[in-house]
Amino acid sequence: MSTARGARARARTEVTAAIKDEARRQLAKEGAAKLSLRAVARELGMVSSALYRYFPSRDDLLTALIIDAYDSLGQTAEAAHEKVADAGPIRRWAVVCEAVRGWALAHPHEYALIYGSPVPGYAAPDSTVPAASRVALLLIEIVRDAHRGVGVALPRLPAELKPEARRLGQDLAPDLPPEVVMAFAAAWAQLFGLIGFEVFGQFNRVVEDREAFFRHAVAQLGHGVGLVFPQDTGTGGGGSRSGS
Amino acid sequence: MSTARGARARARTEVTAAIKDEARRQLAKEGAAKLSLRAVARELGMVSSALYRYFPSRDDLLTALIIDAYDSLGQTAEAAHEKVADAGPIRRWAVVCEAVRGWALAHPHEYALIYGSPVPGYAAPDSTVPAASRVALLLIEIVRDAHRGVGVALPRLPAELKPEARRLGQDLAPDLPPEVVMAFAAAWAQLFGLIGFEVFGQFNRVVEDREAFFRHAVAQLGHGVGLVFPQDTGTGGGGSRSGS
DNA sequence: GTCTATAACGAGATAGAC
DNA sequence: GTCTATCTCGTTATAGAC
Repeated sequence: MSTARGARARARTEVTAAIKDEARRQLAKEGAAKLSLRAVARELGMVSSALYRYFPSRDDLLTALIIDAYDSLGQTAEAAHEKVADAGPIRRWAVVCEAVRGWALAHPHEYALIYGSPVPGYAAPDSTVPAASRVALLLIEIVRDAHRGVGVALPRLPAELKPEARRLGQDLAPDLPPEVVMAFAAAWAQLFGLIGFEVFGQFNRVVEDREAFFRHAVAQLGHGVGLVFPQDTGTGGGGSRSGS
Repeated sequence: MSTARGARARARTEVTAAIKDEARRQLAKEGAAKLSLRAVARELGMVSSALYRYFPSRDDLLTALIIDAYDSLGQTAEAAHEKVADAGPIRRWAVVCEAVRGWALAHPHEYALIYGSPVPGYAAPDSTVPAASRVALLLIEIVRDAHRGVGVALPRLPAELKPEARRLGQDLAPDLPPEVVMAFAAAWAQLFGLIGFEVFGQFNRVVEDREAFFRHAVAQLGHGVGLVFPQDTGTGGGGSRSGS
């Protein structure tokens, strides 16, 4: 990305961007399953064979769109986080979750591309993993901060899950106790359950004030991973809820 | 559906079933977006216009598949529940959630049809609502049982959510306190977050022992809606996992 | 009445020759 | 890079078989 690069290179990135823009437009109209190189080319006034100089196949174009979507989401979440970097973990958790929701609602088709049904006949390559991990890594960083020093009581892990938690913790956050790692993995999936239900219309005629609902649900999710208030006044009994 | 119905009626239901079976096969291979009446007819050795005697349009066929999927899932969940109808709410909650997961893993394409990305250009009509509600109604019935008599302490609802909870509770479970209703709505979405992540491959290379993970996560979900143990009697060892 | 088949429409995708 | 011939699709009108 040097500032002084040739006109060729600049033209290439411009065309690449135009292709992806048009592909995203088609994604919105017809869905990922019907994404067709030919249609993209036609809309751009190019010929389909010319597209292959930019993307070797339809699947590669799809992969690029997927990585872009993950990165766009990740960047949105990270930017939102930076604005409250000095706040406590609870607030940062809420802000990041709400940023993820906001992005999903603003980009429902790209959300469907990365968190919706798999595209028939397409398998995402490993090259999507780093971008796909950004939100999870950001969230677990917040959880790590929350657990630094203070040991929050979470429900004990069943023995069968201990090895799983250790394995997962090694990659993710070696300093976190296994029950926090597992609770985080669950919260991660559950966060996207909440968002997916909203984006995909499952809350239609069920939950109306979705913003308030999400705020509340996400706070509870945070409790589940040990994000409790140092002095928890207002919101009632937070973290460990299991005493009969 | 009288037992003594004419050959006409029998033939009609048989052809209808054959059409839906073939359509489901196409669903698995190409996805809902590419479901085509002509391809279904071709595969059945019929002519496309003949299909219109059974389904007035492609969207109506899709609607029938969606309702069938919801009903299949609902029936699976209800059947699993009946087998443990005498157990405590915690065990019943776990059994139903695991039945839902089992169905989803056994029918990933139908799961994608009802809980995945929306089909472009298709809007589900109201006639899908009853079938779509079965699992939620079953789950909230368990929560109601758990809360009968005993008042479990859940985090207080923020004031902004009170009206929402009351409105939702009126349809769903008028005897439940609003914070339980809201917690349940969240748990409902989160359950499908867990299942969706597994079915759609988001847990690949992340969570390996998914059965144990799900069991644990679902127990935590239950805690979130107030399913805590007095003493869990249930038949199997499904129960007490909430220490501290 | 109930069904299937033929034919056609307008729109769009696709493959291959040039 | 262009053009054309041949596919697909959803849907309808119509005619005839049972």
